[in-house]
Amino acid sequence: MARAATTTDAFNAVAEPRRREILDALAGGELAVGDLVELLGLAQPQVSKHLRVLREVGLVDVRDDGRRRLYRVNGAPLQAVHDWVARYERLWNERFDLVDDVLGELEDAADEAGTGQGD
Amino acid sequence: MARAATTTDAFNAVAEPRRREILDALAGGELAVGDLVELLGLAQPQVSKHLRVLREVGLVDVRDDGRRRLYRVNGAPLQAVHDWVARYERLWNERFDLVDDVLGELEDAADEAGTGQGD
DNA sequence: TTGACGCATGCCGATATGGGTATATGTTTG
DNA sequence: CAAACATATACCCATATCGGCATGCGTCAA
Repeated sequence: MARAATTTDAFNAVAEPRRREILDALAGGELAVGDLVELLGLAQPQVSKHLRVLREVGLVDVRDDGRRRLYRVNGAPLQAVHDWVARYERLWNERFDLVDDVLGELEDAADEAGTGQGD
Repeated sequence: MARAATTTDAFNAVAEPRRREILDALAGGELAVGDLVELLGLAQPQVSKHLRVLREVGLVDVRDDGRRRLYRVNGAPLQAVHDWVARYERLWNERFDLVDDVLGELEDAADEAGTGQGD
């Protein structure tokens, strides 16, 4: 019991800056490992490792091309992240006064416990 | 040089499931540590530690209330996450045809010269 | 003041992470 | 066939994480 494996979900995979860079690079389209190595200035093994993590969580797909492997982004797993974060969007997008309102919705969605505990 | 400190940014802070749970709980409004302990069924020290991480990245604010400490969500740091993830929204929200198109071009280019884009 | 309560911190242990270097595997070329 | 190239793995190391337990510190109550 140390920590939640980083290869568990998109949240963890994306927590790594390098991995985000890789995804950003791949956002332009398929790229081979070597291309990423050049683009990001990382060592080849490191890139391969990060790509592996991204694969484990399904954030990238691979395609064999001769002796190269072309990686491509698959944003699907990011939907979960987006979905979760979106719930807090109002907290920075609108006035804080509305927070209470949103909270009401969230609570309502969660369950009807609705006992004025907070406050 | 092990890993990017988890207390670095919202991405890392939110990568922890427990921390997300805490934020979700706090979404209902201010809560004291003890409340979170009960709600999440975690040990008090663990909750305090997670709260600390969340504080480090500014995801929660604290308020002293007697011998209790009331925590409250501050979604601002999540904007960066939302912002980054949003860039990939179309990858799951829309058709992949556009992407395929781009990929086709890249493949073609790669097949000929090998690259030269990026940067 | 003493004691109970609420929370933060310190310390320990197990684990997994990320980088570095060397090397194995697979592919294309000569 | 061998040699060169592209990528994946293995192994080692330093580090930071997370959980569990004990304890310190501040606050309220009697």
